[in-house]
Amino acid sequence: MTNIQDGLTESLRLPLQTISNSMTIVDKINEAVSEALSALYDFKASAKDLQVSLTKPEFTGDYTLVLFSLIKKVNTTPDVLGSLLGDFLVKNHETLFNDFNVIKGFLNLSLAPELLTKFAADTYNNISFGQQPSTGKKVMVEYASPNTNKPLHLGHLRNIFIGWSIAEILKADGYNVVKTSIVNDRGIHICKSMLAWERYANGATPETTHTKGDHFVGDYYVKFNEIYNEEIRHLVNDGMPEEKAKKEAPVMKATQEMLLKWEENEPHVKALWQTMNGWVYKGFDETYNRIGADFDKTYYESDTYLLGKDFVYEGLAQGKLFRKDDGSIWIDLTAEGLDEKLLLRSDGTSVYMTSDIGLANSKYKEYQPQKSIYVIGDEQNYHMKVLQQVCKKLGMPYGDKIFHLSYGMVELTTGKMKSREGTVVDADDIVDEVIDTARKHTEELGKTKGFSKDQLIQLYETIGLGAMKFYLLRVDPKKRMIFNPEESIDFHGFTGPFIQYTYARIQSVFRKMGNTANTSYVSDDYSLEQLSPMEKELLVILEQYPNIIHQSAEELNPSVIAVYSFQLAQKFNTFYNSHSIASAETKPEQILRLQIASVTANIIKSAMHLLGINVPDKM
RNA sequence: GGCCCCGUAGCUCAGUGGAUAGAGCAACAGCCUUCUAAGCUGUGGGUCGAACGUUCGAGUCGUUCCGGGGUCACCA
Repeated sequence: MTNIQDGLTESLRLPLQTISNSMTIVDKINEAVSEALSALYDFKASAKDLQVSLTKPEFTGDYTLVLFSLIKKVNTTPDVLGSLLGDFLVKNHETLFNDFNVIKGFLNLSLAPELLTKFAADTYNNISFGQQPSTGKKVMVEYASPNTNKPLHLGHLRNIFIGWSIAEILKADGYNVVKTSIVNDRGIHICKSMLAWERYANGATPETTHTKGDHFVGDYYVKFNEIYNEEIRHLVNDGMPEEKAKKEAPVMKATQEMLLKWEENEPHVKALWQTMNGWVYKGFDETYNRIGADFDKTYYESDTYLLGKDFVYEGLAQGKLFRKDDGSIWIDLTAEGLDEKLLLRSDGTSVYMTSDIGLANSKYKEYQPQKSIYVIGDEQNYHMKVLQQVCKKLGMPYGDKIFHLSYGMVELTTGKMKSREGTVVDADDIVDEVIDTARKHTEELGKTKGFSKDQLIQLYETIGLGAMKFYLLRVDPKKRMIFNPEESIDFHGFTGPFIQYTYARIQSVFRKMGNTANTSYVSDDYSLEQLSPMEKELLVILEQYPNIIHQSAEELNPSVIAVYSFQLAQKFNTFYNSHSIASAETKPEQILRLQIASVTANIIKSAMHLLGINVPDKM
C-alpha cells in the first residue's frame, strides 16, 4: 500500500534554487565539488552522490564530504580522491576554502574566514532573512477544529501550536498560506450539553455565574454524563443488558429527539443551540487570543455537513459506490487495502465522512490550494486515508492534495487523558499555571526591577507561554509525547525561556554599548585573518538558518526549528562566556562579535516567531 | 485477528546509510570585582527491544519475533 505521507511530502518539495535568493554555503560546496570531479575525473556528479555535512567536533574542519560513495564511480581510493579534491578546491576556490585534511574516507574542509565574516557583515541587520520570496504556491492548513460542547484541553494545545507554527514556517519558506478551522458545532454532543442546561440550569448563564462560556457549557456536558451513567446503572440493575441500556436510557432518547428537532429547524432548539454555541465561541476566542491562534477562514459543520450528500449520490449514479439492501450507501476500498466504508446511512442522513467530503470540496472551490493540510491526531489516520481514497475514487480534483499532518496523542505521566475519568488537563488551567510559575520564578530571582506592572504581566505571559509552546513543539509531531507538568514549566536547559534569555542577554549588551550595534557597524573591514574556533563555529551554524527553515517546511516539523534554536543559543552562551564584546582586543574584532551577537539575536527572534513564541528585551 | 505507528542513558527526547551514538532533566564537583549565573565548565551514566540479512559501512534499510499504542461503528 502506498504511504500517504511519503507521496504528499514528495509533491510538497520544491527545488532549493527556486526559492532561495542567494546560495548557501552547502550549495556552494556542492557546486565546487561537482566542478572538481568533472575537471579531475570527467565525472558528472548528481546531487545524490555528494554527501556534505558538518564536520564532527573532534576533527579539524567545518564541512565534510563523504568520499566512500564516490570512489567506485571514479575508480580510485579515498586517500587519493580526498587529496586531489582537497588540492583542487583550495587552489581554485580560495574564497571558499583555506585548508583541508583527509581522514579515512572523509574530506574535511576548512572554510575561508572571509567567507564567514562577509556573511556576518551582510546579514547582521537583516531581520527578515530566512524569509523566502513567495513561490505563489497556495497551501491550506486546517487546525484546532474543536467541538463546541466542552473547553479546549492539552491535546488541542498541541494541535494548535503545531498548526499555527507549520503555517508560519510554510510562509517563511515561500508558500501562500490560508489558516483554517472547522468548528464541529452540531451533532449529538452539543445536544447533550443543551439538554442538561435546559433541565438543570434554571436559566443560569456564563454572565450570572461568572464562568467562561466554554467551561460553562462543558459543565453541562459533564452533568449530562452523570445523569446518563446513573440511568444506565439503574437499567442494568433492573436486568437490562448494558448495550441496550446505553440506547434506552431516557436522557439519551431525549437528546436524540432534540437532535432530530435541530435537524428539522425547530425554532426553540435552534435558538438554544445558537445561544450556547455563542457562549462557547466567546470562551474559545479568549483562549485563542491569549495563546496567539488565528485563522483566515472558519468553517462551521452546521453549514457544510449536508454538502457531501450530492457527491455521494452522484458517485452512486456513476457506479463508483454501491447501495446495500437497507438503502445505506457504501464505498468498497478493499482493493486499496482498506475496508468497505459507510458514506450515507439507510435513513439518508450523513455521517462524519460525508460531511468531510463536503468540506474538502468547499475548501477547494474557495481557495484551490495546491496542498490541503489537516492537522489531526493520529487516532484518525485510518479515517484520513479513507477520506483521501474516497475523494480520489469520486474523481475529485483535490483527492491527492489532501495531506494528513498526523500528530501523536499527548499522554500524562499517569497514563492517557480520559474526559470521562476527569483526567483531562484543561488548556486554560495549564496556561494559567505556567504563567503563574513564570511570575514566581522571576520574583524569586529578583528580576522584577525596572519593569512597570503592565510590563511584568506581559513578561510573565511571554515566558510562560514560551515555555509551554516550546515544550509541546520540541518533539517531532508524529510521535506520541508524555506531558510532565513539572518539565513543561521548566525554565532551564532545552526550553523556551533558555532561548529567550539568550536573546535578552544580547539586547542587554547592545543597551550597554549604546545601541551602536543595530545602527552603525556597516563595515567593509571584514579583513580579520583569524577567527577563534568558537566564532567560526557560531557563524557556520548561523549561516544554516535558511536551510533549517526549508527542512522544517519540507518535513512539516517545527521541532527542527526548536532543536536548531536551542543549539544556537547554547553555542552562543558558550561564546559569550569566553569572548568579551565590550572589551574586545581590537576594533575589527569587536565589530565582528557585535555582528555575531546581532545575527544570533535576529535569528532567535525569527525562529521563535515561527514557533509562536515572543522574545523579551529584558528578563 | 487485519492494517498502521512506536521501542535510543534512571526520566524526557535528538540522531541525511558514514568517523568513538548525542542533548536536556536528575546526581556529583567547580565558575559571578569583568557585556544578565533563567548562564558556563567538568564527572559518571548505553546489549540503540532481540535475532538474522543487505552493505565497504546499520540506531538508520529488509525479514521474523518480543513489548507498547492506535484503528477496523448506521460515533464524531
